[in-house]
Amino acid sequence: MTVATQRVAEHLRRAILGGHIAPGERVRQEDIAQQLGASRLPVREALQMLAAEGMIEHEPNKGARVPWLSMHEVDVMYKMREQLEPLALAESMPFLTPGDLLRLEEIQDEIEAGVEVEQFLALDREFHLRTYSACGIDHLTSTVTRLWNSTQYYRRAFMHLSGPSRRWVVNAEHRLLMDALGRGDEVDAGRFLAGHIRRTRIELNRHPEVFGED
Amino acid sequence: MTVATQRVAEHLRRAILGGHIAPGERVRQEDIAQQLGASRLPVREALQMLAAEGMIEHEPNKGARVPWLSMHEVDVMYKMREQLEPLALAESMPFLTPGDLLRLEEIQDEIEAGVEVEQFLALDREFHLRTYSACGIDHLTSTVTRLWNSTQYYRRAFMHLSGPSRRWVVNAEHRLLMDALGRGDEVDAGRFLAGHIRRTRIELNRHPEVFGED
DNA sequence: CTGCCATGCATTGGATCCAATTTCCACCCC
DNA sequence: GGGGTGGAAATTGGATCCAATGCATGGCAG
Repeated sequence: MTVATQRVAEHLRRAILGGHIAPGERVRQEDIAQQLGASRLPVREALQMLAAEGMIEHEPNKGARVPWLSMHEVDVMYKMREQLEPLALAESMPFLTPGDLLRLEEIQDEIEAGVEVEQFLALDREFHLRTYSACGIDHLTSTVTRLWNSTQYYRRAFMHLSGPSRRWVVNAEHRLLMDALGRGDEVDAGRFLAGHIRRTRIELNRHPEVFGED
Repeated sequence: MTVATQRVAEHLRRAILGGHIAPGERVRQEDIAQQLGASRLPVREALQMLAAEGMIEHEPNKGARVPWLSMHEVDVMYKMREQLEPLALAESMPFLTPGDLLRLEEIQDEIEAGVEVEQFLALDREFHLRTYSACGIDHLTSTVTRLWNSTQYYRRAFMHLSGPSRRWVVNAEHRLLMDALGRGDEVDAGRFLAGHIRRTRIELNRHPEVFGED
Protein backbone atom coordinates (compact mmCIF):
# COMPACT_ATOMS: atom_id res chain seq x y z
CA MET A 1 0.00 0.00 0.00
CA THR A 2 2.70 2.26 1.03
CA VAL A 3 3.99 4.21 -1.92
CA ALA A 4 0.74 5.84 -3.04
CA THR A 5 -0.52 6.11 0.53
CA GLN A 6 2.59 8.00 1.60
CA ARG A 7 2.25 10.36 -1.35
CA VAL A 8 -1.34 11.11 -0.46
CA ALA A 9 -0.58 11.52 3.24
CA GLU A 10 2.27 13.92 2.49
CA HIS A 11 0.06 15.89 0.12
CA LEU A 12 -2.67 16.20 2.74
CA ARG A 13 -0.21 17.18 5.48
CA ARG A 14 1.19 19.95 3.29
CA ALA A 15 -2.29 21.10 2.34
CA ILE A 16 -3.40 21.32 5.97
CA LEU A 17 -0.12 22.84 7.13
CA GLY A 18 -0.25 25.38 4.34
CA GLY A 19 -3.71 26.41 5.39
CA HIS A 20 -5.31 25.27 2.16
CA ILE A 21 -7.61 23.07 4.18
CA ALA A 22 -8.95 24.90 7.20
CA PRO A 23 -10.37 23.48 10.44
CA GLY A 24 -13.95 22.37 10.02
CA GLU A 25 -13.46 21.77 6.34
CA ARG A 26 -14.48 18.43 5.01
CA VAL A 27 -12.04 16.25 3.09
CA ARG A 28 -13.73 14.21 0.39
CA GLN A 29 -12.02 11.01 -0.64
CA GLU A 30 -12.91 11.29 -4.30
CA ASP A 31 -11.63 14.87 -4.53
CA ILE A 32 -8.21 14.00 -3.17
CA ALA A 33 -8.05 10.87 -5.30
CA GLN A 34 -8.68 12.82 -8.49
CA GLN A 35 -6.27 15.60 -7.55
CA LEU A 36 -3.47 13.05 -7.23
CA GLY A 37 -4.55 10.71 -9.99
CA ALA A 38 -5.04 7.79 -7.65
CA SER A 39 -7.97 5.69 -6.59
CA ARG A 40 -9.84 6.27 -3.34
CA LEU A 41 -8.11 3.38 -1.63
CA PRO A 42 -4.75 5.01 -0.86
CA VAL A 43 -6.67 8.12 0.15
CA ARG A 44 -8.62 6.16 2.70
CA GLU A 45 -5.45 4.64 4.09
CA ALA A 46 -3.80 8.04 4.27
CA LEU A 47 -6.82 9.45 6.10
CA GLN A 48 -6.46 6.70 8.70
CA MET A 49 -2.83 7.67 9.21
CA LEU A 50 -3.66 11.34 9.58
CA ALA A 51 -6.50 10.50 11.94
CA ALA A 52 -4.03 8.63 14.13
CA GLU A 53 -1.76 11.67 13.95
CA GLY A 54 -4.60 13.95 15.05
CA MET A 55 -4.59 16.04 11.88
CA ILE A 56 -7.91 14.59 10.73
CA GLU A 57 -11.15 13.72 12.47
CA HIS A 58 -13.00 10.71 11.16
CA GLU A 59 -16.65 9.97 11.88
CA PRO A 60 -18.18 6.76 10.54
CA ASN A 61 -20.14 7.36 7.36
CA LYS A 62 -19.74 11.10 7.76
CA GLY A 63 -16.30 11.52 6.36
CA ALA A 64 -13.12 13.24 7.37
CA ARG A 65 -12.57 16.82 8.39
CA VAL A 66 -9.85 18.94 9.94
CA PRO A 67 -10.69 19.32 13.63
CA TRP A 68 -11.15 22.57 15.48
CA LEU A 69 -9.03 22.96 18.58
CA SER A 70 -10.09 25.00 21.58
CA MET A 71 -7.77 27.52 23.17
CA HIS A 72 -7.39 25.21 26.13
CA GLU A 73 -6.39 22.28 23.94
CA VAL A 74 -3.73 24.34 22.18
CA ASP A 75 -2.56 25.64 25.53
CA VAL A 76 -2.00 22.11 26.80
CA MET A 77 -0.30 21.14 23.57
CA TYR A 78 2.14 23.99 24.07
CA LYS A 79 2.75 22.70 27.58
CA MET A 80 3.50 19.31 26.05
CA ARG A 81 5.96 20.99 23.72
CA GLU A 82 7.58 22.77 26.63
CA GLN A 83 8.12 19.39 28.28
CA LEU A 84 9.16 17.39 25.24
CA GLU A 85 11.23 19.69 23.07
CA PRO A 86 14.00 20.30 25.59
CA LEU A 87 14.26 16.54 25.87
CA ALA A 88 14.41 16.15 22.09
CA LEU A 89 17.03 18.86 21.95
CA ALA A 90 19.16 17.20 24.62
CA GLU A 91 19.00 13.91 22.74
CA SER A 92 19.82 15.58 19.44
CA MET A 93 22.48 18.12 20.42
CA PRO A 94 25.43 15.75 20.77
CA PHE A 95 24.90 14.64 17.18
CA LEU A 96 24.35 17.98 15.50
CA THR A 97 26.98 18.60 12.84
CA PRO A 98 28.67 21.93 12.09
CA GLY A 99 26.65 21.84 8.89
CA ASP A 100 23.46 21.73 10.91
CA LEU A 101 24.52 24.74 12.96
CA LEU A 102 25.46 26.61 9.80
CA ARG A 103 22.02 25.92 8.36
CA LEU A 104 20.48 27.30 11.54
CA GLU A 105 22.50 30.50 11.06
CA GLU A 106 21.22 30.78 7.49
CA ILE A 107 17.63 30.29 8.55
CA GLN A 108 17.88 32.82 11.34
CA ASP A 109 19.60 35.35 9.10
CA GLU A 110 16.80 34.96 6.62
CA ILE A 111 14.18 35.41 9.31
CA GLU A 112 15.87 38.58 10.50
CA ALA A 113 16.06 39.91 6.96
CA GLY A 114 12.34 40.38 7.36
CA VAL A 115 10.08 37.89 5.68
CA GLU A 116 6.38 37.58 5.16
CA VAL A 117 4.20 35.60 7.56
CA GLU A 118 4.03 32.45 5.45
CA GLN A 119 7.76 32.28 5.02
CA PHE A 120 8.36 33.07 8.66
CA LEU A 121 6.16 30.15 9.66
CA ALA A 122 8.06 27.79 7.37
CA LEU A 123 11.49 29.01 8.47
CA ASP A 124 10.64 29.00 12.16
CA ARG A 125 9.35 25.47 11.83
CA GLU A 126 12.44 24.32 10.00
CA PHE A 127 14.67 26.05 12.54
CA HIS A 128 13.22 24.22 15.51
CA LEU A 129 12.65 20.84 13.93
CA ARG A 130 16.18 20.88 12.58
CA THR A 131 17.60 21.27 16.07
CA TYR A 132 15.85 17.97 16.93
CA SER A 133 16.73 16.24 13.69
CA ALA A 134 19.73 14.32 15.02
CA CYS A 135 17.78 12.89 17.95
CA GLY A 136 17.21 9.54 16.32
CA ILE A 137 14.30 8.49 18.52
CA ASP A 138 11.39 8.07 16.18
CA HIS A 139 8.70 8.19 18.79
CA LEU A 140 10.01 11.47 20.15
CA THR A 141 10.52 13.33 16.88
CA SER A 142 7.19 12.19 15.48
CA THR A 143 5.36 13.26 18.63
CA VAL A 144 6.96 16.69 18.50
CA THR A 145 6.23 17.03 14.79
CA ARG A 146 2.61 16.11 15.40
CA LEU A 147 2.29 18.85 17.97
CA TRP A 148 3.69 21.37 15.49
CA ASN A 149 1.42 20.12 12.72
CA SER A 150 -1.80 20.23 14.68
CA THR A 151 -1.27 23.74 16.02
CA GLN A 152 0.06 25.35 12.85
CA TYR A 153 -3.29 26.86 11.89
CA TYR A 154 -3.53 28.82 15.13
CA ARG A 155 0.09 29.92 14.96
CA ARG A 156 -0.64 31.35 11.54
CA ALA A 157 -3.77 33.12 12.71
CA PHE A 158 -1.86 34.56 15.65
CA MET A 159 1.00 35.78 13.47
CA HIS A 160 -1.39 37.47 11.09
CA LEU A 161 -3.10 39.50 13.74
CA SER A 162 -0.19 40.21 16.04
CA GLY A 163 1.93 41.77 13.31
CA PRO A 164 5.72 41.66 13.01
CA SER A 165 6.38 43.50 16.26
CA ARG A 166 7.10 40.47 18.36
CA ARG A 167 9.68 39.18 15.88
CA TRP A 168 12.31 40.96 17.95
CA VAL A 169 11.65 38.66 20.87
CA VAL A 170 11.71 35.58 18.70
CA ASN A 171 15.00 36.63 17.13
CA ALA A 172 16.61 37.31 20.48
CA GLU A 173 15.49 33.95 21.81
CA HIS A 174 16.66 32.11 18.72
CA ARG A 175 20.07 33.75 18.99
CA LEU A 176 20.33 32.79 22.65
CA LEU A 177 19.46 29.24 21.75
CA MET A 178 21.98 29.14 18.94
CA ASP A 179 24.69 30.43 21.24
CA ALA A 180 24.00 27.64 23.72
CA LEU A 181 23.99 25.12 20.86
CA GLY A 182 27.33 26.40 19.64
CA ARG A 183 28.80 26.03 23.11
CA GLY A 184 27.29 22.57 23.46
CA ASP A 185 25.58 23.62 26.68
CA GLU A 186 22.55 21.34 26.85
CA VAL A 187 21.16 22.66 30.11
CA ASP A 188 21.28 26.24 28.93
CA ALA A 189 19.81 25.36 25.57
CA GLY A 190 16.95 23.43 27.14
CA ARG A 191 16.17 26.32 29.46
CA PHE A 192 16.06 28.92 26.70
CA LEU A 193 13.97 26.64 24.53
CA ALA A 194 11.45 26.00 27.29
CA GLY A 195 11.22 29.71 27.94
CA HIS A 196 10.73 30.41 24.25
CA ILE A 197 7.84 27.99 24.07
CA ARG A 198 6.30 29.14 27.31
CA ARG A 199 6.38 32.80 26.31
CA THR A 200 4.67 31.97 23.05
CA ARG A 201 2.00 30.04 24.91
CA ILE A 202 1.36 32.92 27.28
CA GLU A 203 1.06 35.35 24.37
CA LEU A 204 -1.36 33.02 22.62
CA ASN A 205 -3.51 32.96 25.73
CA ARG A 206 -3.95 36.69 25.46
CA HIS A 207 -5.58 36.32 22.06
CA PRO A 208 -8.70 34.20 22.43
CA GLU A 209 -9.99 35.66 19.17
CA VAL A 210 -7.55 33.35 17.38
CA PHE A 211 -9.76 30.48 18.47
CA GLY A 212 -13.04 32.23 17.91
CA GLU A 213 -13.40 32.56 21.66
CA ASP A 214 -13.96 35.84 23.40
CA MET B 1 -14.59 2.54 6.78
CA THR B 2 -14.51 2.99 10.44
CA VAL B 3 -16.50 0.26 12.09
CA ALA B 4 -14.59 -2.76 10.82
CA THR B 5 -11.30 -0.90 10.84
CA GLN B 6 -11.71 0.03 14.49
CA ARG B 7 -12.53 -3.54 15.37
CA VAL B 8 -9.42 -4.80 13.65
CA ALA B 9 -7.22 -2.09 15.16
CA GLU B 10 -8.49 -2.85 18.64
CA HIS B 11 -7.93 -6.55 18.11
CA LEU B 12 -4.35 -5.98 16.98
CA ARG B 13 -3.62 -3.60 19.85
CA ARG B 14 -4.82 -6.17 22.34
CA ALA B 15 -2.86 -8.92 20.65
CA ILE B 16 0.36 -6.91 20.71
CA LEU B 17 -0.23 -5.62 24.23
CA GLY B 18 -1.02 -9.12 25.45
CA GLY B 19 2.25 -10.37 24.03
CA HIS B 20 0.55 -12.65 21.51
CA ILE B 21 2.44 -10.89 18.76
CA ALA B 22 6.04 -10.33 19.71
CA PRO B 23 8.52 -7.78 18.34
CA GLY B 24 10.00 -8.89 15.03
CA GLU B 25 6.96 -10.98 14.26
CA ARG B 26 5.34 -10.41 10.92
CA VAL B 27 1.65 -9.55 10.70
CA ARG B 28 0.03 -10.96 7.60
CA GLN B 29 -3.04 -9.16 6.31
CA GLU B 30 -4.84 -12.30 5.22
CA ASP B 31 -4.33 -14.00 8.59
CA ILE B 32 -5.87 -11.14 10.55
CA ALA B 33 -8.68 -10.79 8.04
CA GLN B 34 -9.66 -14.44 8.40
CA GLN B 35 -9.36 -14.39 12.18
CA LEU B 36 -11.89 -11.56 12.31
CA GLY B 37 -14.06 -12.63 9.42
CA ALA B 38 -13.38 -9.49 7.44
CA SER B 39 -11.71 -8.71 4.16
CA ARG B 40 -8.15 -7.48 3.91
CA LEU B 41 -9.20 -3.91 3.36
CA PRO B 42 -10.09 -2.95 6.94
CA VAL B 43 -6.96 -4.80 8.03
CA ARG B 44 -4.82 -2.64 5.80
CA GLU B 45 -6.45 0.51 7.13
CA ALA B 46 -5.96 -0.65 10.69
CA LEU B 47 -2.31 -1.38 10.00
CA GLN B 48 -1.89 2.19 8.79
CA MET B 49 -3.37 3.46 12.03
CA LEU B 50 -1.11 1.28 14.15
CA ALA B 51 1.88 2.30 12.06
CA ALA B 52 1.09 5.93 12.81
CA GLU B 53 0.82 4.97 16.48
CA GLY B 54 4.23 3.30 16.37
CA MET B 55 2.94 -0.15 17.26
CA ILE B 56 3.61 -1.48 13.76
CA GLU B 57 6.40 -1.03 11.26
CA HIS B 58 5.43 -0.99 7.63
CA GLU B 59 7.85 -1.50 4.77
CA PRO B 60 6.56 -1.24 1.20
CA ASN B 61 5.83 -4.66 -0.28
CA LYS B 62 7.44 -6.34 2.70
CA GLY B 63 4.55 -6.23 5.08
CA ALA B 64 3.96 -5.18 8.65
CA ARG B 65 5.79 -6.30 11.76
CA VAL B 66 6.02 -5.32 15.38
CA PRO B 67 9.19 -3.25 15.76
CA TRP B 68 12.05 -4.01 18.11
CA LEU B 69 13.03 -1.17 20.39
CA SER B 70 16.55 -0.65 21.66
CA MET B 71 17.24 -0.03 25.32
CA HIS B 72 18.08 3.55 24.49
CA GLU B 73 14.79 4.07 22.69
CA VAL B 74 12.82 2.73 25.62
CA ASP B 75 14.91 4.84 27.97
CA VAL B 76 13.99 8.00 26.07
CA MET B 77 10.35 6.94 25.95
CA TYR B 78 10.38 6.67 29.72
CA LYS B 79 11.88 10.15 29.86
CA MET B 80 9.00 11.31 27.69
CA ARG B 81 6.60 9.69 30.14
CA GLU B 82 8.32 11.41 33.03
CA GLN B 83 7.74 14.73 31.29
CA LEU B 84 4.21 14.14 30.03
CA GLU B 85 2.42 12.15 32.67
CA PRO B 86 2.71 14.70 35.47
CA LEU B 87 1.20 17.17 33.01
CA ALA B 88 -1.62 14.77 32.16
CA LEU B 89 -2.19 14.19 35.85
CA ALA B 90 -2.36 17.91 36.59
CA GLU B 91 -4.90 18.40 33.81
CA SER B 92 -6.94 15.43 34.95
CA MET B 93 -6.86 15.76 38.74
CA PRO B 94 -9.39 18.58 39.14
CA PHE B 95 -11.95 16.47 37.34
CA LEU B 96 -11.40 13.13 39.03
CA THR B 97 -14.58 11.96 40.76
CA PRO B 98 -14.76 10.22 44.13
CA GLY B 99 -15.75 7.16 42.12
CA ASP B 100 -12.48 7.34 40.23
CA LEU B 101 -10.50 7.51 43.46
CA LEU B 102 -12.45 4.57 44.84
CA ARG B 103 -11.65 2.54 41.77
CA LEU B 104 -7.96 3.37 42.27
CA GLU B 105 -8.21 2.01 45.82
CA GLU B 106 -9.74 -1.20 44.51
CA ILE B 107 -7.04 -1.64 41.92
CA GLN B 108 -4.26 -1.01 44.37
CA ASP B 109 -5.80 -3.36 46.95
CA GLU B 110 -5.94 -6.04 44.29
CA ILE B 111 -2.32 -5.46 43.32
CA GLU B 112 -1.25 -5.75 46.95
CA ALA B 113 -3.24 -8.94 47.38
CA GLY B 114 -0.52 -10.46 45.23
CA VAL B 115 -1.31 -11.12 41.63
CA GLU B 116 0.48 -12.82 38.77
CA VAL B 117 2.62 -10.88 36.34
CA GLU B 118 0.01 -10.64 33.61
CA GLN B 119 -2.63 -9.32 35.95
CA PHE B 120 -0.19 -6.94 37.58
CA LEU B 121 0.65 -5.47 34.18
CA ALA B 122 -3.04 -4.95 33.40
CA LEU B 123 -3.88 -3.48 36.80
CA ASP B 124 -0.85 -1.19 36.88
CA ARG B 125 -1.72 0.07 33.43
CA GLU B 126 -5.33 0.70 34.41
CA PHE B 127 -4.25 2.41 37.62
CA HIS B 128 -2.09 4.98 35.87
CA LEU B 129 -4.20 5.57 32.78
CA ARG B 130 -7.25 6.05 34.98
CA THR B 131 -5.57 8.87 36.85
CA TYR B 132 -5.28 10.66 33.50
CA SER B 133 -8.72 9.73 32.26
CA ALA B 134 -10.41 13.00 33.18
CA CYS B 135 -7.83 15.10 31.37
CA GLY B 136 -9.96 15.63 28.30
CA ILE B 137 -7.12 16.60 25.97
CA ASP B 138 -7.11 14.00 23.26
CA HIS B 139 -3.65 14.68 22.00
CA LEU B 140 -2.19 14.28 25.47
CA THR B 141 -3.96 11.11 26.55
CA SER B 142 -3.36 9.42 23.22
CA THR B 143 0.34 10.29 23.30
CA VAL B 144 0.68 8.88 26.81
CA THR B 145 -1.26 5.75 25.87
CA ARG B 146 0.97 5.25 22.86
CA LEU B 147 4.04 5.36 25.07
CA TRP B 148 2.53 2.71 27.34
CA ASN B 149 1.53 0.54 24.40
CA SER B 150 4.85 0.55 22.64
CA THR B 151 6.88 -0.29 25.74
CA GLN B 152 4.56 -2.94 27.20
CA TYR B 153 6.57 -5.85 25.81
CA TYR B 154 9.72 -4.77 27.64
CA ARG B 155 7.86 -4.04 30.86
CA ARG B 156 6.54 -7.58 30.74
CA ALA B 157 9.99 -9.06 30.09
CA PHE B 158 11.39 -7.02 32.95
CA MET B 159 8.67 -8.10 35.36
CA HIS B 160 9.18 -11.73 34.50
CA LEU B 161 12.87 -11.73 35.27
CA SER B 162 12.94 -9.31 38.18
CA GLY B 163 10.42 -11.28 40.23
CA PRO B 164 7.87 -9.88 42.66
CA SER B 165 10.44 -8.38 45.03
CA ARG B 166 10.19 -4.85 43.78
CA ARG B 167 6.42 -4.80 44.16
CA TRP B 168 6.96 -3.28 47.59
CA VAL B 169 8.42 -0.16 46.06
CA VAL B 170 5.64 0.09 43.50
CA ASN B 171 3.00 -0.28 46.20
CA ALA B 172 4.59 2.38 48.39
CA GLU B 173 4.81 4.79 45.46
CA HIS B 174 1.22 4.14 44.40
CA ARG B 175 0.01 4.79 47.95
CA LEU B 176 1.95 8.03 48.11
CA LEU B 177 0.42 9.07 44.82
CA MET B 178 -3.09 8.17 45.97
CA ASP B 179 -2.62 10.16 49.14
CA ALA B 180 -1.65 13.23 47.14
CA LEU B 181 -4.61 12.66 44.83
CA GLY B 182 -6.95 12.43 47.80
CA ARG B 183 -5.63 15.70 49.15
CA GLY B 184 -5.88 17.32 45.73
CA ASP B 185 -2.23 18.30 45.91
CA GLU B 186 -1.21 18.49 42.26
CA VAL B 187 2.40 19.49 42.86
CA ASP B 188 2.98 16.64 45.26
CA ALA B 189 1.23 14.14 43.01
CA GLY B 190 3.25 15.20 40.00
CA ARG B 191 6.47 14.88 41.92
CA PHE B 192 5.72 11.37 43.19
CA LEU B 193 4.58 10.30 39.76
CA ALA B 194 7.73 11.60 38.09
CA GLY B 195 9.83 9.82 40.68
CA HIS B 196 7.90 6.61 40.18
CA ILE B 197 8.54 6.68 36.44
CA ARG B 198 12.16 7.69 36.81
CA ARG B 199 12.92 4.92 39.28
CA THR B 200 11.42 2.38 36.92
CA ARG B 201 13.51 3.72 34.08
CA ILE B 202 16.68 3.47 36.12
CA GLU B 203 15.88 -0.09 37.10
CA LEU B 204 15.21 -0.99 33.48
CA ASN B 205 18.61 0.37 32.55
CA ARG B 206 20.23 -2.14 34.86
CA HIS B 207 18.73 -4.99 32.85
CA PRO B 208 20.02 -4.79 29.29
CA GLU B 209 19.19 -8.46 28.83
CA VAL B 210 15.55 -7.42 28.53
CA PHE B 211 16.48 -5.88 25.20
CA GLY B 212 18.81 -8.64 24.09
CA GLU B 213 21.69 -6.29 24.80
CA ASP B 214 24.52 -7.13 27.10
C1' DC C 1 -46.58 29.99 4.42
C1' DT C 2 -44.23 26.71 7.15
C1' DG C 3 -42.80 22.37 8.74
C1' DC C 4 -42.33 17.51 8.06
C1' DC C 5 -41.63 13.46 5.38
C1' DA C 6 -40.11 10.91 1.44
C1' DT C 7 -37.41 10.15 -2.40
C1' DG C 8 -33.12 10.65 -4.95
C1' DC C 9 -28.26 11.90 -5.02
C1' DA C 10 -23.72 12.12 -3.04
C1' DT C 11 -20.41 9.99 -0.26
C1' DT C 12 -18.46 6.56 2.48
C1' DG C 13 -17.70 1.44 3.90
C1' DG C 14 -16.46 -3.10 2.53
C1' DA C 15 -15.45 -7.01 -0.76
C1' DT C 16 -13.46 -8.88 -4.66
C1' DC C 17 -10.26 -8.88 -8.36
C1' DC C 18 -5.81 -8.22 -10.77
C1' DA C 19 -0.95 -6.73 -11.05
C1' DA C 20 3.58 -6.32 -8.99
C1' DT C 21 6.94 -7.46 -5.76
C1' DT C 22 9.03 -10.45 -2.59
C1' DT C 23 10.25 -14.66 -0.58
C1' DC C 24 11.21 -19.26 -0.36
C1' DC C 25 12.86 -23.43 -2.25
C1' DA C 26 14.89 -26.54 -5.28
C1' DC C 27 18.32 -27.28 -8.44
C1' DC C 28 22.58 -26.65 -10.64
C1' DC C 29 27.22 -25.31 -11.02
C1' DC C 30 31.54 -24.44 -9.03
C1' DG D 1 29.39 -29.25 0.26
C1' DG D 2 28.30 -24.41 -0.30
C1' DG D 3 26.62 -20.62 -2.71
C1' DG D 4 24.19 -18.58 -6.40
C1' DT D 5 20.38 -18.58 -9.84
C1' DG D 6 15.77 -19.48 -11.58
C1' DG D 7 11.04 -19.99 -10.92
C1' DA D 8 6.81 -20.77 -8.46
C1' DA D 9 4.03 -19.70 -4.55
C1' DA D 10 2.80 -16.35 -1.24
C1' DT D 11 1.92 -11.75 -0.05
C1' DT D 12 1.22 -7.04 -0.67
C1' DG D 13 -0.36 -2.78 -3.50
C1' DG D 14 -3.88 -0.68 -6.13
C1' DA D 15 -8.34 -0.35 -8.83
C1' DT D 16 -12.95 -1.26 -9.58
C1' DC D 17 -17.42 -2.58 -8.04
C1' DC D 18 -21.51 -2.93 -5.01
C1' DA D 19 -23.99 -1.98 -0.70
C1' DA D 20 -25.21 1.08 3.04
C1' DT D 21 -25.50 5.33 5.12
C1' DG D 22 -26.17 10.26 5.26
C1' DC D 23 -27.68 14.55 3.24
C1' DA D 24 -30.31 17.63 0.49
C1' DT D 25 -34.02 18.86 -2.21
C1' DG D 26 -38.72 19.06 -3.25
C1' DG D 27 -43.44 17.96 -2.53
C1' DC D 28 -47.34 17.57 0.40
C1' DA D 29 -50.19 18.48 4.25
C1' DG D 30 -51.55 21.29 8.00
